[in-house]
Amino acid sequence: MKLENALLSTKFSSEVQKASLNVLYSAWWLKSITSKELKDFDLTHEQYNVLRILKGKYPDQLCVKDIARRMIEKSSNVPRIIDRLEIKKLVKRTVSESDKRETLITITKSGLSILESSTSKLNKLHDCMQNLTEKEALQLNQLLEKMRQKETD
Amino acid sequence: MKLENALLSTKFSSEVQKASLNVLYSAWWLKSITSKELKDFDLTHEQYNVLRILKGKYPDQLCVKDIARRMIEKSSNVPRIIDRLEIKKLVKRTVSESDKRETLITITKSGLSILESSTSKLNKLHDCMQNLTEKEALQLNQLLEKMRQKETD
DNA sequence: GCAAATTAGATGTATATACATACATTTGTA
DNA sequence: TACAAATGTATGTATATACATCTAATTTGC
Repeated sequence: MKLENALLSTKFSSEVQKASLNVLYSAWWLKSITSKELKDFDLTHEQYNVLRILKGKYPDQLCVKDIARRMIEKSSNVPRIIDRLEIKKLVKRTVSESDKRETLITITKSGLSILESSTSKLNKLHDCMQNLTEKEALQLNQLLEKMRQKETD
Repeated sequence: MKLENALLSTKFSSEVQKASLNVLYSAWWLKSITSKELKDFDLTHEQYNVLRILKGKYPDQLCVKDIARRMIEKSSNVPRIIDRLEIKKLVKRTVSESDKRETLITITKSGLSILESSTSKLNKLHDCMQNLTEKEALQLNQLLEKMRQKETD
């Protein structure tokens, strides 16, 4: 869908300004289609993201800070997301021996299993909406990174 | 910043999957830099968005549903955002005469004035981060719209 | 060696998101 | 005209976001 139709507006001061709105709208669109799938697994987007990060290091543990650094949305309140996951027994908390301030998080068997089935469902969705070629996706990645250029690297 | 550095991860199954994460991260990045500016005006991103929509039609009024249709994030709870704006006297509610179910929203002088100063501040920020040329922004817009192609138009 | 500064995580608060439900008004139809 | 269905908005609930503050543990600097 064209942005003009999505926002019922045709007044954009420039392509650059339109691109900002387009990025914001696209992110909302992506989140809303994936959230719908995750709902079947009683997972929120953020909970899924934490499980995915933990699996990336499995069977190693990660402390809260290390998870936070890998989150897409850096302002996420990781301890609280872990609270929900812990209640569902998808992760386990332990106090670090080497530094008792740190809480180490481990993904459980149950967490791994729910992550696997939800990821497979998301991948299927992904295959259905494979509108971009790999080359176009590469170009999109380059343009987004150019947009964020000023960011301190 | 490269996505790899932003997420401390190099494992992406494809450029297409990476593009999804990149769109999500870019949206978070955009929101966080603009929110910082809006804070000086005691406005949230969503409150600013509603004021901008109302100004687009000023001096005409818009009902809640028409505002909701123009929001970037369609799932926004517009009545509640209007609650906050009304408390700050930036908008006014009136019941529609033609259809008493509808609430018509008008932006006040004070609302227009705060929108003007905040927009000017955001534009300045925008000028500073003009990393994309108009041509590149156009290309970015086209790629994002292609990504969302499957959406019912 | 110990106080001050720093760091890690938990917790509190206001608002937003996502979605369900309630309530009033309007519309469509028998 | 009566009444069911649809529509527009408000409200309720759980979780997330954004940010501030608090506590405990560790590091540092004298």
